[in-house]
Amino acid sequence: MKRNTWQREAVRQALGTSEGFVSAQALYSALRDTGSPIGLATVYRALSDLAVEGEADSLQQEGESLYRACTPHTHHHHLICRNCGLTVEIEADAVESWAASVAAQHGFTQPSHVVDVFGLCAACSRG
Amino acid sequence: MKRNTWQREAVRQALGTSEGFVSAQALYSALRDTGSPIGLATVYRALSDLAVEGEADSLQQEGESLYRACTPHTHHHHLICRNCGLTVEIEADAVESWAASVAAQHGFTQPSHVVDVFGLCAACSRG
DNA sequence: ATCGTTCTTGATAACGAAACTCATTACGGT
DNA sequence: ACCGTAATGAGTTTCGTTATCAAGAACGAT
Repeated sequence: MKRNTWQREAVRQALGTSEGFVSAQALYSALRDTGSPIGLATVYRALSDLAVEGEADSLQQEGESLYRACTPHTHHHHLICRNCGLTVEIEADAVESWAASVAAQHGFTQPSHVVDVFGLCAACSRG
Repeated sequence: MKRNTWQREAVRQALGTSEGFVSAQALYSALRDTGSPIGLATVYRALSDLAVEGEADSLQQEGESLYRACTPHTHHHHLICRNCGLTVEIEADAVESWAASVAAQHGFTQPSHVVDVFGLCAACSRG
């Protein structure tokens, strides 16, 4: 059975108010800074659960997992600023079908894919 | 100045004879199994260098870096078997231009991207 | 070939992210 | 309110990777 605890809700909220992707440890620090007595392991567990349930996106960068709140249960990709972490959700229907067909061409089944675009956002480009 | 040592060459060769992506530690074990007295730190450094120079691709999976030899200095992507690690290099001109245009549409400059397709290869699909 | 400089190596320590442990807490159905 | 059980969290452990630094090796000059 899945239970609703204030800790999970705190993680959900903290994630929702964060700009761009954040690490589990950063989110943990942010929560502790607000006075929350939440534990680090709980933040890891909550983020992992949210990612599995589709309420958060995760990506691996430099050996750590980063998370970001997203529209639940929709498949999409991200355009991420290398400098400030600004993230834009993008749709990529063309890429979806391309990935599926490439996999099929080589006899691969159960295809999934990782597609992320990095760059410098308009603001950081000016800086 | 960059120097040529037998250790770097050993890593290059070991990477070249490996199928699919391998971890630094796996490559280190393979080298030690052949009797080479190479050090772990050296394998990490050599792989990192090869990746920077474009002689190897790297990707992050489950918190560890995996490497694979590839045609030098060409940009391409991979179709990777989740089960056995078999890797196929794929070209994706359509994706290249798509990534560039999406970035431009949102005011992003200096775009780069991560595109990898995972699945089960024909052999593993039968299993 | 020898020297001297400077880069590379490698055993080990240090580091950080994440998983695990398990006694305690507290959610939710009754 | 009670109880079974999932969730919590402080501490510990694991694991991949990087830093340290003395000893060794490669390259250019002689």
